[in-house]
Amino acid sequence: MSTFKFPVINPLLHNELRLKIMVALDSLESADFVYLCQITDSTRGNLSVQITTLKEAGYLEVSKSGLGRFSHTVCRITRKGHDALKAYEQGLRRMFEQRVPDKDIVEAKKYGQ
Amino acid sequence: MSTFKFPVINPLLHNELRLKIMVALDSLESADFVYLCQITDSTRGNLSVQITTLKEAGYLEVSKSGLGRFSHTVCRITRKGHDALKAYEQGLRRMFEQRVPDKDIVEAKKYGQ
DNA sequence: GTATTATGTCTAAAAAATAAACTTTGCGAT
DNA sequence: ATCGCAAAGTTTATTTTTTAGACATAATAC
Repeated sequence: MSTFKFPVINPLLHNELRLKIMVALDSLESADFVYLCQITDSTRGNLSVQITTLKEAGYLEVSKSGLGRFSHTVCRITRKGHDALKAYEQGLRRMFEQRVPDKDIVEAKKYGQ
Repeated sequence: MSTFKFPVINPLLHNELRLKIMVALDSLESADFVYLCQITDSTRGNLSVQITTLKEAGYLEVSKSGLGRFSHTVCRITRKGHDALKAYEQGLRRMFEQRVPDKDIVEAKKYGQ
């Protein structure tokens, strides 16, 4: 039997907006909601949902102050988030370098030795 | 105004199964349905749908012979598909290298010269 | 004090992913 | 020969995810 396997892809990071958020925060001390909205070119609704998703995964630390017009939300990446991002990056790099074995080879292994 | 932009991510390729199919076919002359099903570790239903999606995008060439038990489906990547895959790879590489400008800098640009 | 605007959240609609049920037909046992 | 089983795909229905638009809140301008 073949031992071939594709790299594992973290589904939480395999989403355009969530990836942008993480990449941005990984290169900045912190960023607020409004700025993230600008640079990711997303709607506020979508951004809000994805920040919550990432926070619940433990990838982000979110601090909110105020309410209404004066509210301010600041995000920061966590160690866990940073590590997950690096692992995701490595997984994709390996994916792109992947050389998939020929069917013959796999089948040979299947019955072979 | 800031000129900062994240790379564009091709949504057709930004899906785990479709990406696996493309990576596999990019490193093989061709592969049949059954083999793709094995190496991608997917269900036949999902694989069928995604192959059709990629074919309709012009990324794959699919030849089918027979019907029922004796049917045989062989896939091959097209030039267009190969190019799209490389572009996707480059986009992601740039994404990971991305250094997002500070808000201050962006705002400075916003009003600055 | 009323209107307006900025910052977020909630929720409903659209899109996508996935798997389960179905179809077709060759092959083997009886 | 025929009955049932299995293999190869496809279709469709369900679930999940993504997305955006309506809503809420409160500060500021008038």
